[in-house]
Amino acid sequence: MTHLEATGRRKRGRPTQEERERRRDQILDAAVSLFVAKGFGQTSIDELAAAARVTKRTIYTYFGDKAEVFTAAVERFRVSALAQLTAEDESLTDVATRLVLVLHSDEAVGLHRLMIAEAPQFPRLAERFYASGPLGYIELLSSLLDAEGAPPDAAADGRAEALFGLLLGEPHRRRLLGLAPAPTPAEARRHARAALRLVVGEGDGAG
Amino acid sequence: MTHLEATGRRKRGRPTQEERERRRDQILDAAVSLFVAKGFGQTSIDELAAAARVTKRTIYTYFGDKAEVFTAAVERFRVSALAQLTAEDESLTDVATRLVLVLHSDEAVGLHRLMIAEAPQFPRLAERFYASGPLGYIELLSSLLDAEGAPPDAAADGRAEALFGLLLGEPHRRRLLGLAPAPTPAEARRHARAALRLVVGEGDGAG
DNA sequence: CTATAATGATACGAAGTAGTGTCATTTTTT
DNA sequence: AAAAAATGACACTACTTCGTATCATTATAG
Repeated sequence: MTHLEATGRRKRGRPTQEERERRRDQILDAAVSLFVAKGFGQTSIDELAAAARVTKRTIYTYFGDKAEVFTAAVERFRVSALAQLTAEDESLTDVATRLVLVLHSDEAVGLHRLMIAEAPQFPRLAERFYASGPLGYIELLSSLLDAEGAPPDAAADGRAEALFGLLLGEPHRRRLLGLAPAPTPAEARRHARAALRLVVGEGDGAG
Repeated sequence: MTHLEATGRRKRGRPTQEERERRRDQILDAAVSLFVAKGFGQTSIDELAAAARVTKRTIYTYFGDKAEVFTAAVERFRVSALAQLTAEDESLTDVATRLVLVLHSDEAVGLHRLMIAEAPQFPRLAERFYASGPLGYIELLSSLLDAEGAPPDAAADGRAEALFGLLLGEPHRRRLLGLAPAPTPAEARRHARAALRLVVGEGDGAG
């Protein structure tokens, strides 16, 4: 609608509320991409500005700080992943498969790696990340396991945690180290079923 | 033996072979400590020199490069951990418990985190790290599981990998994110037994 | 219409850092 | 005894980077 949209020239002037949000996302998109590719410390604000097609000045008006760009990027991913999680209602196998796929995606692995790398610098963010990431998924699995009518083990509390650990497992570690590509849907499903077999036993025909 | 050893003054002059090794270790000790505490990028050579009680010049004669200091530190840990691994002969429960303890130690977790953080910059090192770290442990577990006379599952190949993943599990992830202290020996043992129970079944009285 | 917020462009300051050069000094090596 | 190797001390260069300042320009808000 703005009369310069078709041209390559970028307009300057007071932006509308919607444009501000778009621009914010634009900056964070570039930030995630660069941080994941090169790391937080190795990414300069100038690079980020160039990648986001924005000037450095703009970044500092949106985020006061380089660290704040980082926390904002992680926070955005965090809340979006949480929202995506809580609005689901499938079978256990399906949920497990989807979890494997999502958690091994480039974005999730990249941010996970980033969070591990920068955890000493951002301890509070690391806490939030873990609480609404892994912990949230474990709680979901736990409720699903209860609903599935699991045998009343003495160590029933740790089963969801073990299941989550199995769903990630070594493939996820290899991904964190950059040693493997993301799994295909078929591989993810196979992996999920193997993990479930180990935790809930042989019979789970809900696939 | 050197005639200035008692005084605080450090000598200068051509060092003996043994002294060179000691000094090299001294530098790498400081490097590991600093890298783990502050990260690779956030540690300057000057800091490292001060911490190792050595001048910057010396660091550059031993290692030509800052990156080479990093690879040397990881390599030293890598081979020492591998040597420590291959010279053992215990019961499955004992090995699992020791694995839990070792892999959750400050040094192991710190280097693991460091390796994840810098993997994009040092891909070949990451490969070696994984091959002689996790992969080595998995092979060890696999041979022990075979010796233990495991049921001839169709998915017998993945059991050692699953066991290893369970031995680390969420506690290890929390450690990577700086959210938990190292486990006590009792906790490690309990964790190891729970993991074994899940993988090899109920009966494992070898504790 | 008027005031205002935001941006592009660009330069700049301050600080930190990797890596090198120099040189005297001391100890090992031969 | 003489040569060589290595170190401490320290300055120094070249470069990068964060964050700020300036200022004209333009579109939105009221």
